[in-house]
Amino acid sequence: VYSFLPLGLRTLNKIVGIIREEMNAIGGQEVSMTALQDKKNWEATNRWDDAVVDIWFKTKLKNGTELGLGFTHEEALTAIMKDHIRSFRDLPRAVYQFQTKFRNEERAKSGIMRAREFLMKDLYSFNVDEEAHAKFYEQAKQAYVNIFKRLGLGDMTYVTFAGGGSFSKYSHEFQTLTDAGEDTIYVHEGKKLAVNKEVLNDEVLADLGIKKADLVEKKAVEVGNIFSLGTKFSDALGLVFQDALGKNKPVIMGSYGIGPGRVMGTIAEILSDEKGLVWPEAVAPFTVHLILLSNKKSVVGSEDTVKKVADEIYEKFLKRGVEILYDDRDATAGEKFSDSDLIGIPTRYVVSEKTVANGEVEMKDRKTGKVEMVKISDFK
RNA sequence: CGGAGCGUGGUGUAACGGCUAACAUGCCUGUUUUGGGAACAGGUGACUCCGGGUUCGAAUCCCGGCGCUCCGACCA
Repeated sequence: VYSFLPLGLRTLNKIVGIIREEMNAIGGQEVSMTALQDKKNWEATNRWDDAVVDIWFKTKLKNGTELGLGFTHEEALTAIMKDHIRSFRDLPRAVYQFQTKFRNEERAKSGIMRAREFLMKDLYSFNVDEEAHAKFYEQAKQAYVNIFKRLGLGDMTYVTFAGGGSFSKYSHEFQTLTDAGEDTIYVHEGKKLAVNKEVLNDEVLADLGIKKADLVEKKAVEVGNIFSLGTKFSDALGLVFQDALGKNKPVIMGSYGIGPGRVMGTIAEILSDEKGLVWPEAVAPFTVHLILLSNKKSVVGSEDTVKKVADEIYEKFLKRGVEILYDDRDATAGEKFSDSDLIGIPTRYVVSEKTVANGEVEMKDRKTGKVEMVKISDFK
């Protein structure tokens, strides 16, 4: 398990923010459910037994009542929705949350990419029939494509056909190419899609209209997964609605997950270089890293003009609402540069005696290393 | 679940069964220094994971426990 420290938490929250925007854009409503799970609901779907689900963390109340720490929330939300869905007029619904999941994996690995406690965005859809569900499923798939594009992973992330479990023929995984991943997928560059090794067979190839010869084997990490659930949960828990003719019908459901922590690990894995992290601006903990190199010790109240210039630039960025990290430590230039590279904030500004003498500030791009001089008077 | 390895100052490591457990780094004081992880000097910091055993003597060997890492299997 991992603790997120200040810089890492900012990045995690950026990722959460992007996912939230895209979920809201397809009509998602955010909720927050409890991690403590009621045994009754899970017995109804036959997922309480440790022999069936072997990743449960279970615990007990003082009075002996058994509880589980949720590893997903289909049961919990379906139970809630029974109070809110009566009629076809109550549909469709799409409900999501960012919530801590617990999975007692026999072997956690790869740092934050696979931990026993992790944050997950899980959205669940509720529709009147398969047709309405299929339409929403496509919207959700597109939202996922948008998310990974905004996160800077668009080019190396593939919609991947995977097993649908007992619910449907296929599910769709979003697989990002990296040797740090645990999955093996077969990529079809021309169609910009992939097939998980687990389901690669002649039938799948025929369904997708592709030839095996056009596929290339790659290592990848599963950053998202969307499922059609059919009526498995609504049948088991009795989530029904009355249609226009007054007839009871089970709600058609889907579930859609993304692990923000795993996404964060994937971005770090793919975009870093030998000097450290290289965050895309969309998820960087700060947009700007301002470094003060002063020849004098930064004593409060000193007449250090270089520091004054840096302080003013800092204030100006703050006023404009730019997220800026100001390194005014009394450390050597080399140490500050190294730390800056390591942290990976997209743009670095350096204010020093040398630059101030020319009325300038140095601007350096973390990703390209490109350096430009900017007039101090240009800072608004 | 199968296999392998490891627990020593805050961190990373070293130490044949034998001297006061060493080195680097960090941290603290002072001087000095400031465009790519500075220099010098002084200082701080460890019941060697826990319990037992063998031995004149254990960080080191043996047994048990706890914890961690890695490989594989598993991962609706």
